[in-house]
Amino acid sequence: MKSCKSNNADSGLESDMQCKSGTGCIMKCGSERMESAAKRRLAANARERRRMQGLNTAFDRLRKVVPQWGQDKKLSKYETLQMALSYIMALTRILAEAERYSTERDWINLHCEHFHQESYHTYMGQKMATDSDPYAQRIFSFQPEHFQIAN
DNA sequence: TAGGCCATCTGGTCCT
DNA sequence: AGGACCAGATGGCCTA
Repeated sequence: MKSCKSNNADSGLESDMQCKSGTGCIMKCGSERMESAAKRRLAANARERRRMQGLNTAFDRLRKVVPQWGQDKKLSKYETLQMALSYIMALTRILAEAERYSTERDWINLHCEHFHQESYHTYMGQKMATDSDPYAQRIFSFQPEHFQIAN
């Protein structure tokens, strides 16, 4: 994978080199400097790799809590962010709506009417048959468009 | 084979 | 000075 760019990590370093060891040390000091620059570059690469791995771990954790219908293909990073945005907005709407109703029961009745014992089982039976259904349809009465990727 | 997505390298900038 | 963060470049892998 790797970039085929030439390694110029040491570029610009020679000019500021002040060698105090007299003639013959230029090559030695130069190569030492190059060596040290190369080491620093490698260390920086490793840090960057770890940083990106941490970022990817965070993306994986985000993917786990964000709705994702169809488990066959994981969301890309961009899609994950857009989905998280939509999801948060949808949850915010739910909270705002809940505040409009005086009691929790009123709110639950509003959203969960179709979750009566019988229809619930029928519903779940149907849903289990098709795993491509939006996660959103399983919670309360939200429609898929509420979780479409935001633009 | 083109396009999307990703990992990695790299140099620049900012911060501590 | 060294580390963190960022964006650009590049090449590999996968899918339509």
